[in-house]
Amino acid sequence: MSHLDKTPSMAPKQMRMRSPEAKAARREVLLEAGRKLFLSQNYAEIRVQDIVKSSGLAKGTFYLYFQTKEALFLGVLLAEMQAWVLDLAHALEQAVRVAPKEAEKGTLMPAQLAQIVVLSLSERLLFRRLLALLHPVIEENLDAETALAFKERLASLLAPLSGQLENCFGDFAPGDGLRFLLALNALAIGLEQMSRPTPQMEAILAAPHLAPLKVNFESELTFLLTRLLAGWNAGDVNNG
Amino acid sequence: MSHLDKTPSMAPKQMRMRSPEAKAARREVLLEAGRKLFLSQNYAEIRVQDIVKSSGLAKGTFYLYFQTKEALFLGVLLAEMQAWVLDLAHALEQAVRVAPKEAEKGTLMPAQLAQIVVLSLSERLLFRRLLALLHPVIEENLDAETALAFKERLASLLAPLSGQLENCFGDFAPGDGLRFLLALNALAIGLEQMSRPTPQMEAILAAPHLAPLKVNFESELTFLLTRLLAGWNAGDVNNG
Amino acid sequence: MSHLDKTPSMAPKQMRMRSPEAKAARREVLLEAGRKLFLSQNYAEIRVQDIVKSSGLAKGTFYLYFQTKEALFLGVLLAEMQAWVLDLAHALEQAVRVAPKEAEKGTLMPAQLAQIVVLSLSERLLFRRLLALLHPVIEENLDAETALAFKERLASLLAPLSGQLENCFGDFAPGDGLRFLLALNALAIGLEQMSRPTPQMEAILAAPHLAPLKVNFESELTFLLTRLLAGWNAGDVNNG
Amino acid sequence: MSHLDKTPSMAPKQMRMRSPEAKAARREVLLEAGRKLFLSQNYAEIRVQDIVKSSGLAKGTFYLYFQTKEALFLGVLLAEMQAWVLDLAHALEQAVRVAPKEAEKGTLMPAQLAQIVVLSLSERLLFRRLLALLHPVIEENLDAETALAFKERLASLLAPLSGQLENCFGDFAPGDGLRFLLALNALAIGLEQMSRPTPQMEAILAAPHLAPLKVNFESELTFLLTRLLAGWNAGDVNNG
DNA sequence: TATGAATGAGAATTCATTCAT
DNA sequence: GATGAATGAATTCTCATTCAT
Repeated sequence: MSHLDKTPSMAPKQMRMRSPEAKAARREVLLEAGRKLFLSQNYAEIRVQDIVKSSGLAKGTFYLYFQTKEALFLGVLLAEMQAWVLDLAHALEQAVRVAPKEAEKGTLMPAQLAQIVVLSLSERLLFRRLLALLHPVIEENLDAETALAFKERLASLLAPLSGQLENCFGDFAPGDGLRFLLALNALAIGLEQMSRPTPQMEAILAAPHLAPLKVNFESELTFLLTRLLAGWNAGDVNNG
Repeated sequence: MSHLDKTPSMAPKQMRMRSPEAKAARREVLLEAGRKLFLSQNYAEIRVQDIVKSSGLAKGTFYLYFQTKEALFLGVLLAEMQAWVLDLAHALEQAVRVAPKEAEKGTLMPAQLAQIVVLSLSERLLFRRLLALLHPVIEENLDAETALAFKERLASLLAPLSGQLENCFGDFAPGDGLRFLLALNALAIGLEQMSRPTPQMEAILAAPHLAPLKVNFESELTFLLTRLLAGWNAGDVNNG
Repeated sequence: MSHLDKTPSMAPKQMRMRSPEAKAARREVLLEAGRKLFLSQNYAEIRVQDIVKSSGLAKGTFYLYFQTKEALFLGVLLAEMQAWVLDLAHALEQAVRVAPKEAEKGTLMPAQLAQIVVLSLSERLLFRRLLALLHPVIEENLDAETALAFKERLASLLAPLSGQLENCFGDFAPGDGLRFLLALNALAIGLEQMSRPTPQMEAILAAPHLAPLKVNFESELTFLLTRLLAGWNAGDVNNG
Repeated sequence: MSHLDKTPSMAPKQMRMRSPEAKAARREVLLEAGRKLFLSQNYAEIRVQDIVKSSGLAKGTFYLYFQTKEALFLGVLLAEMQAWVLDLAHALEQAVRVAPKEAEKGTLMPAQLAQIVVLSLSERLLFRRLLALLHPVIEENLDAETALAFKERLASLLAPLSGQLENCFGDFAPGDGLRFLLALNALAIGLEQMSRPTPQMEAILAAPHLAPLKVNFESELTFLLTRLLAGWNAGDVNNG
């Protein structure tokens, strides 16, 4: 009779999460499941069903912790971003501490700053892929409250980093830190997409005459950030 | 069986397009319908059904001219890109002709080149949106042959433009024209996504404290391209 | 995206079947709907949509209970077969009890056995039609596990009946019971197809000169089984 | 441009078939294409498009020679049947000529007749598969005229063979030849289906405990025909 | 006659989300 | 809080047949 009928059997009920800590822990379990799944599949291939299965929870429980599937991945993105911001802030601090001799006000050269930034992103594949999904997919399906909370969180995360950047790089005026971060976001999104072809495209781009269309995320981002920073104040010169 | 109890409909049958020209014309009708629809909806919302309805053709006829929905939009993108390349090439030619006094070999300043490029994109909203869709959506669903043909077409379209750019901008070495175009692609993709929020996001970003997260495609691209070009050869200096 | 602008319908939601009994009952509701529909239409004409509509359930609910449309009809077939096996076993038992004088070990004559078998099938039109569909249609679209479960179920259903047949008919050696059942299956499939012409064919076969091509399921099966049983051990004679 | 558009190119026009011979030849080309395709695929997988492609003709041309796809396969079946009838008639003639000593009126034993019949079918796989398709598929989609023509042709093909059978087998009374052929048809249809499992089913039936459910067409048909013929007149005895 | 462009019905299945238990 | 059964919208592409050329 086993497979002639499909009816699923009962699963053991999970403990009730009463304390805030316990709830946060369960939320983290779901985030981690989403993270894990996203490492081996496309976003569109991941089903809520898979996430809960991988978490050992029930479908309904998912919606006790996240409003939608997108809200979960927004959570993953936020955590990744926070980690990245921390990383980058730390790396910047280190770099400035090491290099204060070059200038009175500890300042980095374009290539140095670019390198630090690229390094902070180079191992964060999950973050980059999620970033490229943020606008076209994730933000598409968010309730107003979650969206607002996200943007505020984002702003509060980027503000100190922006300030730090402005201190690290001599050509940055107030506001330029954030502007740089937004440019970085744009470049990361675009380069991430361009540098991650489908297997089919990869095969096609292997042909010598098409190879120039291939893009390497790290090297290209390094190149572009370096130039961008080097010319950061050039506009004034040309316009003036 | 299903095919057999079919009652012929009363809808007016369309003309048979037998000559290559007539077929190309009909293909163009479908492309145009896709273009029109894409102007007022998201890609995901557009159904093949809508395209054929808008063309006055039958569903099956669509598949006589395109393998998939994605193939049609690839066609639209290609046409848009061709038009853009022509535009830009022409604008560059004009600009160089006007500005030959500055240098023997007519050369543009970073801000000039940036402005020309941004101008060529600023009215091409369709092109920009399609570009942002190319990697995550369109290329995802293409057969190998179409994908190859597309990339080759792309390469052949970009090659002369790359050369022209190398002639227009003094700091460009051989190969830099294409590199610049790929960077432009990355920036355009990223900025396009960031600058086109959902209505909901738009409302949220209207709050003063979140306004800095807003991005304007043209002004930001102008800013970034100008700096990028200004610093184009900076890397060598810093690394040397 | 499509999933998100979904407006909940006003249709009455069905009760949640949480206990195994309740689930089995709902499964039976779907089986019964399939049965009913199959009585008045061809298999190919039946849509899952019709089955759920007739059950008052939603489309997705169907797939909670059956993997595919074929799996449902396999379930119907299995139930029919079980009922038939029971019927036949019972009829054989009755017949043997009545006729013990003829032989010490109660044994049936070919015509008697044939008649009992044909009788058991004669009112089971649904079963016969499904049997004729099993190989060309139903088994075509089954996952491996369901297929295996089905065959094992089949084997376990036929084994005791085979044994009983071997006891009922003097000429049957061990193994002949199953062999007879498989022959019966072949004959039933073939005769069922031949005896159920389309209305068009029926009209054509009404012509006197074509009438001999008409086949009556019961009479022909009776005739053939009787002869087959009568000659069951003949092979040995001829070969010997 | 090659694969970015799908538009097919012109093919050279075929010669017009004016003479009846030429038309018959083209008809035969189509039949042969259908035959060839059917050898390597399921009926349902064969598209008219494939048949014409394999014939080097255009789609429309197909419908100049056959009313429907089914009509073509009916044609194939008819040709196969004619060949089979010829084969069998010839084999019977041979057998009777060789064996006249046994009986005054040259007569075959059940096992002999069975063997001859099975032999005539054993290499005719195409014929057997088509036979099993005749009722459920082919006859389903025939216009009245074609259906009538088919049945008359069938009757005229079987009539002489029936007579011949009645002469070859002592127990056959007038009418029994056709009756036997119809029984043979039923058995062939059923056994053909049962003996040709899907690859999946084949794997499943490889398990020792399920092996008894496997059926071998030739051996089983031989067994059954032999017994059937041996008991052919038994009914009278039992009923009398 | 031959061609091949045009037609359009047709249906199974998935899966995010809800909500009765 | 947790569960998982129920919901139902949503959409591509195929392919036999027709018929204008």
